[in-house]
Amino acid sequence: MAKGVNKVFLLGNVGKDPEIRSTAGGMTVASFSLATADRQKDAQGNWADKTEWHNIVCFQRTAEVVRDYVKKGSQILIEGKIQTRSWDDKTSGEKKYKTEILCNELTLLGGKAGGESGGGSSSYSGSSSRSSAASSSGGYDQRQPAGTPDYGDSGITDDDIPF
Amino acid sequence: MAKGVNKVFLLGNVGKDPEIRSTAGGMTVASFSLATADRQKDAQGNWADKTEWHNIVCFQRTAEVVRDYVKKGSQILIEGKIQTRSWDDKTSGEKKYKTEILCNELTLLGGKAGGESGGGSSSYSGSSSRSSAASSSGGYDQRQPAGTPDYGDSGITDDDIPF
Amino acid sequence: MAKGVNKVFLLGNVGKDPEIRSTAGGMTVASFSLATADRQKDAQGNWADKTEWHNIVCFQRTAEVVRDYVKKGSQILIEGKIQTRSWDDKTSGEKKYKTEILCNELTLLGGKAGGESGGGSSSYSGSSSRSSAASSSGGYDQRQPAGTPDYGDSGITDDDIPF
Amino acid sequence: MAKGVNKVFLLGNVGKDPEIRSTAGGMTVASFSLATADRQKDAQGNWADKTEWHNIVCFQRTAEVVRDYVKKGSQILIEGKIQTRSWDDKTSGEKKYKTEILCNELTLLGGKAGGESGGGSSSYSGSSSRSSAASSSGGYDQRQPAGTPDYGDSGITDDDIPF
DNA sequence: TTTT
DNA sequence: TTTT
Repeated sequence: MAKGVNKVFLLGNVGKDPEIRSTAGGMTVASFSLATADRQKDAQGNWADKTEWHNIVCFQRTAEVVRDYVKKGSQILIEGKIQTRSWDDKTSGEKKYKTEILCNELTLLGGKAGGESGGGSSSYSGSSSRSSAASSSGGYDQRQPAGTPDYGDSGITDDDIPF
Repeated sequence: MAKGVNKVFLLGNVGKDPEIRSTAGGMTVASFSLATADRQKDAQGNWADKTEWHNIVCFQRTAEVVRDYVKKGSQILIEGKIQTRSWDDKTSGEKKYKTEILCNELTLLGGKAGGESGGGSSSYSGSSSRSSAASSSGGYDQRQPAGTPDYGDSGITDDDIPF
Repeated sequence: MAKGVNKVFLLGNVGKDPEIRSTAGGMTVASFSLATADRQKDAQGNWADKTEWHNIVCFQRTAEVVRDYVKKGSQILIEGKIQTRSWDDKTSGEKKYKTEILCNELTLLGGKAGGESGGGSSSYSGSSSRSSAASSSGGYDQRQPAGTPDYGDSGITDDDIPF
Repeated sequence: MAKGVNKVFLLGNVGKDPEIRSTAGGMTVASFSLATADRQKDAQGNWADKTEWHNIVCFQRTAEVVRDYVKKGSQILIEGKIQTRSWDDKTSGEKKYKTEILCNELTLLGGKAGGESGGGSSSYSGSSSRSSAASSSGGYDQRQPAGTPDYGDSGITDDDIPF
């Protein structure tokens, strides 16, 4: 029995072609950045577009859908949860933080590079219950250049991940 | 006309008494950390509670409600949007990021320190349209040009924030 | 201070061209049906598409956007709230119920007839706070005291509405 | 691959003790009404509380949680999907409609009769993927007095239900 | 880094 | 009554 709610909905466009990799245990992981656009007033009181970038991480079947259908420019709708990982930077010794959206469900919309779905949409959910998309991804690394834990050498396998 | 969707729902407990400050323009700003609990399997395959901490920022009327009713331990439901601010760290020269939830609506639940609401609940929204929580933040510096995020003269530093 | 949460997200396709009318007070009201598709197992255990139809009602500026951009087939994302109206049927004397989604925000997606927005998307919110879509509906009679729901002088009757 | 989104969040109080029953196949089903309160302006322009009632249906494990912990007055948070069933009324021959919320997840809050959870909260999800909570509940009846299909005599068993 |  |  989980307690609490941690739920995110994002509709936007993918910034670059997703990065796909596999864990030692053979699980597919996809990560990409998603831009959500918002109109808001700037300092001068004029309406201006503002883009917010989000780090999205998908696992398993959802990751495979990303691999097969999501490209730079794709318009998608994401449902997921917020997770912030932290680590001590090797060089500076400082605490660093990275906030990511662990994606539970992904719906392809008819964006610029939205793959085969034409003008329609398709939803996928690689896993299920509210908490299940949350991997024990304390050691999961998206694009940290160095000094961070990584599935590859951390001994984490698919068995460590609760879905 | 905004484009895109950036929406967050969080239900959890407040980690410390909120920090309240005013902008130069006189707008009230409240910030606090919120813990959302999730049950998930740990490395040994046992179900374990996992707590995720979120940085919440409220403006205007919602901030005043926080000031008056929200305390350490309060159980609340938040609706808001994700925003990541970045700045170059003065000392290390490194790019730093901080992700916050800009709160549009806040519902007090009957938690430990949930104020006067008894067993019931009360919702507040200090501002209105999807983008307005951010747009009304004219006095809240979202893109700190240099150094560290500015928490004004309230004595708030990054050390006060759990990530 | 409202209490409680009543929030709906729907992504689907519009079944017919929307019906547009004006209240006595001059407020624009738009109503249409929206189909959301879902895959689920049928009685034989095979996956089959299942379509759920929803009655959507928009007010003010959102209604004007519907009038100008939404057509039969349009793919849209709706945020709104559930409302069930009831009345005593004149003929049978029975209590009747109709559940509608009062739309706060509408995002046009790139569906078949999605108007001028091409492959992108645009969001509109005619009103703002959680409760305001309903509260701004001063001219829209939510609790019809007798007879049938009142669609004013627009010629709209229950027969025009699919349930 | 499902298409579309049909998602509902409700926070409110339970109107009466839930009705619990079992299908022929032994699946537990719980149904109850949930009141969500909203402040909105009335015809005179004064703010007034308005209560919206929702028909909630839970299945399997979520239904068992309802049976064990949810009572009249309980404050709960629901995540689910909208479903409207229709049938021809035996007596009048008229088409009738009933809209229900099929609950995927339920979080107990610290309301009046919120069970053992004290000031905290507990979430349960009896089933998982976006579409899975949707049973083939075309024949499901919550409290129809007569003339409606019913699991009991309709030959529907758990095998007919996709989760 | 996306999109209109 | 939509859509793929």
